[in-house]
This record gives sequence, C-alpha cells and structure tokens, in this order.
Amino acid sequence: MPPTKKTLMEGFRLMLARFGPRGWWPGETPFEVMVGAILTQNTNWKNVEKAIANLKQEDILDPHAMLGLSPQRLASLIKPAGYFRVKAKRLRSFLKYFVENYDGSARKMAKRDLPQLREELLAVNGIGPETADSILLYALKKDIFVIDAYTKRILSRHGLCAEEDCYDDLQALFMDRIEKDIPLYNEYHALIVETGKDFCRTSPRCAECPLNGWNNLP
DNA sequence: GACCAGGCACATC
DNA sequence: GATGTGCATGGT
Repeated sequence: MPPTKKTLMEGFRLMLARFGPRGWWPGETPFEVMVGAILTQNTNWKNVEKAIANLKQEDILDPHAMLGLSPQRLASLIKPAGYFRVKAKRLRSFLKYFVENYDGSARKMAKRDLPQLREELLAVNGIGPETADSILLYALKKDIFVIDAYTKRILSRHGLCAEEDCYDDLQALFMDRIEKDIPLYNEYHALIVETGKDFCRTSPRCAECPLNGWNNLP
C-alpha cells in the first residue's frame, strides 16, 4: 500500500505540470517566514497576509521589536489571522526562544544542525511538528519534508497511506523514498497544499484533479 | 448561516 | 494512549 519512489515522483510531476512552481514560502525574509508559519496554523493564508501587513505597517516585523510589544498590542495587530490571543502567546514563546538563543538571527540559528533545531522548536509552546518543519525547511533551508492535513487526505484518498498514519509516519513515507533535495521538498509540499485546497476532498477522482490516474486507481 | 482554513495544547476518561 | 474541545477571523 505505501507508494514507491516512482509513484511519489509521478504525483509530483502531475501537480507541477498543472500548477507550475509555487515559489514558496511567500515571505521576504526568514523571520517573516517564521512568523507566517505560526500565524497560518489552521488559518487561511489570506488572513495571515493581513496580519503580517499590520506588522509591517507598524515597522515591527523584527524579533526584538515584536518581543517589546505588550501581548495585548501584539494580539490586536495579528487579529485578522484569527485565534489572536493564543497566537500572540505562541509568537511570544517563539520570539523569546529565538532572541535568547540566537539573538533573533536566522543566520545564527541555521548554523545548528537539523535534529537539534527540530527538538528545540518542538519544545517551544505553540510549535508542533508542522510549524517546526515549515520553519526548518522554508526559513532555514534544512532538509525536512513538511506534512499537513492535505498531505494525509490526498495520500489516503489515493490509497497510498492508512487513515491512522500519524505525522511522523507520513514524513518517513516521503523521506525514506525520495531524494534528499531541499528544493524538491519545498515544491512538493507547496504543490500538495495547492492541490489539497480544491481536490481530493471526498474522492480521488474529482473531474479536474491533477492527480487523476495517480496510483492507477479506477 | 454553515463550512472551511497551510495546528496545537490541554483536559478528561 | 485515545478522544474531545477551545481557540477566532474572514472568504465562499
């Protein structure tokens, strides 16, 4: 039932042919990517953009500056992204970690190796596996494959994973098979999100699904 | 007005 | 260990 490398790469090819390169992550700096990764938890990206625009407007899209805001002020600025109270708290947890350990420098942070960084990030309140891996791959250019709800749904609809598979199972499914290639990891996840927004919601064969025929399902 | 969106922590059994 | 629930805005 788990896919072969060939199957995984065929899925990638199909999605890329449909959508083209997605140019992820949408963000001008590694820090903006980190902030976006927390703000987009269970939230539409359009809403995150509004929140980030507010931070830019105030000229405080900077780890030290953001940490200097009161929690209430921070929450009011990120309001459009939803869950603004919890996310203000989560952002502050991350900012505290980032400033205390790396002086708010993504370049310094990136010098550490992947396993250590992943462990550190997962220890920060409000950062789970998807957020940690998004920061690692898209902000710090580490070789880690990002899994999300779409990934599971798409694989499951196409008979390529079990319904009960967890985050780590699915991550291993990809990383044990496809080349260790950061641009490929980047694009593959982005294409899964693009596909998942409109397809594979209920059946593997919606009329316009770019993955029709994948894994030779009837 | 229901439903969904690029999750996560915490309570409870 | 599995399951349920709160968190909240904005678009369709």
